[in-house]
Amino acid sequence: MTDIKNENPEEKILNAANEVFEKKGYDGAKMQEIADKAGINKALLHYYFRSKDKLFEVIFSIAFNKLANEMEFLFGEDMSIEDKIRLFIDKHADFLNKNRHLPMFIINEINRRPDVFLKVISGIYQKNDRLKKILDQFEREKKAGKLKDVDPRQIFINMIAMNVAPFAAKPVIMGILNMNEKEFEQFIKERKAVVTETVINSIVKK
Amino acid sequence: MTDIKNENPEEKILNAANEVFEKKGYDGAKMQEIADKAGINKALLHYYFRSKDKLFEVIFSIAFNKLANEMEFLFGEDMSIEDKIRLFIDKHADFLNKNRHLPMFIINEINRRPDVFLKVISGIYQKNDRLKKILDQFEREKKAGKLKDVDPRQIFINMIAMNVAPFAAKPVIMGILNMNEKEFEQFIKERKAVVTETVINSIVKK
DNA sequence: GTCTATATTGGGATAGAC
DNA sequence: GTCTATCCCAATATAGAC
Repeated sequence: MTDIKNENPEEKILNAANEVFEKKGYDGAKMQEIADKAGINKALLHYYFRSKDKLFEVIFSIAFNKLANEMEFLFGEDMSIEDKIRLFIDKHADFLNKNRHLPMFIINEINRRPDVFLKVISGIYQKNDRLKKILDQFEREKKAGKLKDVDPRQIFINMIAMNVAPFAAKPVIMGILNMNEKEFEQFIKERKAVVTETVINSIVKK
Repeated sequence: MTDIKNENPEEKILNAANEVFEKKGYDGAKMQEIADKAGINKALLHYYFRSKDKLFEVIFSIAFNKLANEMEFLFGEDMSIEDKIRLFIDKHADFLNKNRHLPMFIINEINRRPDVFLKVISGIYQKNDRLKKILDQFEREKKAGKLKDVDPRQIFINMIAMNVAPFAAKPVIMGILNMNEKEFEQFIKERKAVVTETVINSIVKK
């Protein structure tokens, strides 16, 4: 985490809350633990953020946007679909590697608190013209004979799913596939190429 | 759920607990709600299962084994890797479709309560000769020139990840890709073929 | 075995001094 | 703004009657 000195209380709270919520989820997180991690007491937590709910909303929103921002460039115009995919898998995997709890936290809380999720994306994702843009690009490249006749949305999900999986399911993977910590890290390292290959293979005509 | 009449209290509790734990997770689940759903009172819950922890362990273990059993046939000897994969994706997708909360529940609780997970798999998955068997089969078919030179463990993760994704992330998908309930169901339906194609494509030589 | 009533702790939130 | 002390409800768990 960032240096706990030189931070104002609000920053300290946000960092601590982020850590605790991400690791334990809304229900598992306790205000006391957040306060302890922030080096303050519970009363001050409430002074700054009024309630656990409010604090959670802020944290969730930040986390979600962090994740969403990572895909922002997908909606640009300057790259072929293939290049976008290659770059995305690379960047996204690095990002996840540095934020291993993030995807599970997001997915989980979206399932458990759809209302908070809807609040966060309302407004933001209404600009689904952005979505339309990249779907259009896909169709164009399809017609130009560069891509196979597949549903880009399915590809999108495949890509994310394969990237997220090893982090979301780390203990399961280590358990079932009998890996130790070191073998797991190696597995992660080799994975980028595998995923890239798999996705590209499934859409690019040769 | 199964018919609540004609069940003894223990069965009623297990069904109710399963439902509540799966949907809300350990921390979100309340004994009161479980008791209500089972049509009994809290005291009886404790009479049968002593504590929330004990009850959870039982539920988790059942859920995990349910999921694990679905892959049991992978370790058989009577089918080619390609056929196994085709059959697995088909069966697995159907299973998930009928148990939509299950994978998230399992993954989540494994991350949050590794100790319970370890307790459940201890003994069971020590027979990793089963794992070795299928890895060996893969190597044989590789050498026979039927399969590409890829790491079977990576393929295994890809397969599961792509199958689980739409159920784990349903609200995200609907939100980001702007789907309604009906479009989502259609998306699921088309997905089997996409996933099969993608996985087979990534390992079978042509 | 099944219930009602109660003990007990945990944890979110507020009052009020400084 | 920041603290200590306290309130208060929710939730796990137990006692004890039937």
